[in-house]
Amino acid sequence: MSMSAMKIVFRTPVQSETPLIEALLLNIESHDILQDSEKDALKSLFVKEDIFSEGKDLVVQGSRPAYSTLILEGFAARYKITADGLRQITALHVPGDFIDLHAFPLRLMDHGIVALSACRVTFADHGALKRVTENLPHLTRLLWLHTLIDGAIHREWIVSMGRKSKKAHLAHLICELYVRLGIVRRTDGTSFYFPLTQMEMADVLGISIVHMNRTIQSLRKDGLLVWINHTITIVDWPRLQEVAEFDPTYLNLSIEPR
Amino acid sequence: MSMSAMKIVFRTPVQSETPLIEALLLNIESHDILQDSEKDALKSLFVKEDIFSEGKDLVVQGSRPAYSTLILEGFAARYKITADGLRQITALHVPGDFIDLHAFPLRLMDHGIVALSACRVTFADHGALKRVTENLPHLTRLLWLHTLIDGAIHREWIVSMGRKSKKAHLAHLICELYVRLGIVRRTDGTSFYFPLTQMEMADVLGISIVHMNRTIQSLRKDGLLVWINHTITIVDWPRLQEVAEFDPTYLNLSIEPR
DNA sequence: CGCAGTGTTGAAGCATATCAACTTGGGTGG
DNA sequence: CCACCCAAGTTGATATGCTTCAACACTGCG
Repeated sequence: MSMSAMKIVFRTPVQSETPLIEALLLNIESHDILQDSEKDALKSLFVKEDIFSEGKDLVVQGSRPAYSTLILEGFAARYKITADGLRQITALHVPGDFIDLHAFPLRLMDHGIVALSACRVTFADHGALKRVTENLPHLTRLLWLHTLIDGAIHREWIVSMGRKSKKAHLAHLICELYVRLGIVRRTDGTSFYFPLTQMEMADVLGISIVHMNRTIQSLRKDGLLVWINHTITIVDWPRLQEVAEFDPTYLNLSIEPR
Repeated sequence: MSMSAMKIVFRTPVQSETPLIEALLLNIESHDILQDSEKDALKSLFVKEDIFSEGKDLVVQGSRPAYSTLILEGFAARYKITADGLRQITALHVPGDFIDLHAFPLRLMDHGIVALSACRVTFADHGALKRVTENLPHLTRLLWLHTLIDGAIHREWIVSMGRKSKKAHLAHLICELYVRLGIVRRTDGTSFYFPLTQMEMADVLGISIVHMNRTIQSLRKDGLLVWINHTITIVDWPRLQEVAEFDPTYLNLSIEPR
């Protein structure tokens, strides 16, 4: 897949047919086997398509959504703003991520979700999700799992923030994204499209933009990766993982009965 | 309730009768109404009691537990150890917390859980939990919710770690614990038992023990709290919340249909 | 009584923020 | 088509927060 094409061009939304949720299926099927009936149930959950342009909020803090949002194409971030106007990004989301599935039991959104690139999305009504919990226990557990992996990623970020160097933290993030994008077939060999600016990445790591810049340069200088033109290419995957102390166990990428 | 009694003395475990899970009920019922039948189903999930002494692992990293653990009494922490032997605590748990419920869909524990004080616990078999997902959709959603609030707490910690001063971060943590302990009736007015050492707290915030000590002193000097003898007393709750930028929304303490 | 764990303090050094300036490239309007 | 502008990236200098190392006080406990 061409990275530049992915960056800009999306199909015009088609309201009448069910959206293609192939990324979500790849995501879920990296953890367990889905029956055809479950796939069909999953597909029929999603009711329309929409496109959010870069910088727009997909979900607004304080809202009570009646549906949950699935990313079909593009990057998004969950974030909170502190009293003195600083932004902290608490999660990054890629195609196949059900970004506010947790709003289904949680009801109230305590944080916002912003599109970091143009995002094509589709929606699952909470009533329909409730019916899944009533009729499809196995699929329910897999949706639960989807939110639990979010939690596992949060914990990994806390470890990186608290006890690793900024260089290791950044390296870890890139390892994680490379693996997650690989699952949903959004990598091209060792390269992947990555729309975030250095300022946005600084809001992920919780550091200043100047320090972010110097941290990136340090990884570049070590010959671990190339990062130009919104594309990251991993040059030395084994050493990058080593610097990052990256162990993908927390992503639960093994197919087993759940 | 006497704090010092709570600190040391637990009833001898009684294997034959169902354990008293009143803290879990208080916890869940702070979010939604439970039917009596659901309470009964919940009670019958738990099969025996055990006591772990301080410092013991309740759950071992890399294990695949066949049951999930509920804290009846005591404090526990989830943690990971980095390559150079540093520990980062990613979550704190109190009575009424179902500490490894996420291991039910997740299967493999990617982190350890340690007892920070003597802990009285009880266990729910994963087979029994699976039956809940098959027969009790509303209770299933509430268990799901329980794990989602863990996730919301993780996100709040990420914000504190990334974009707040250490003083604000510490204040926030104390606000959070005060509220969470209040829900399960483990506060005594503005005081609560808090067994963590400064070293353990340093592993929560991801800072050195020396800096932890100075951060605590700063909160003390401002007259916000008293912290002696494993007991924290909040002296100025409004100003503590202000320093912390504490907004309990993320704990989802409103009773509504889920 | 002495020891070990915990809390506390001071001093020196490193990591990261802040402020300021400059470069680069793409987009836009005259 | 060029001039300009703006956002993003880059660099240097200075200031601050945090770590590290080292020493010492306190307390409970064997």
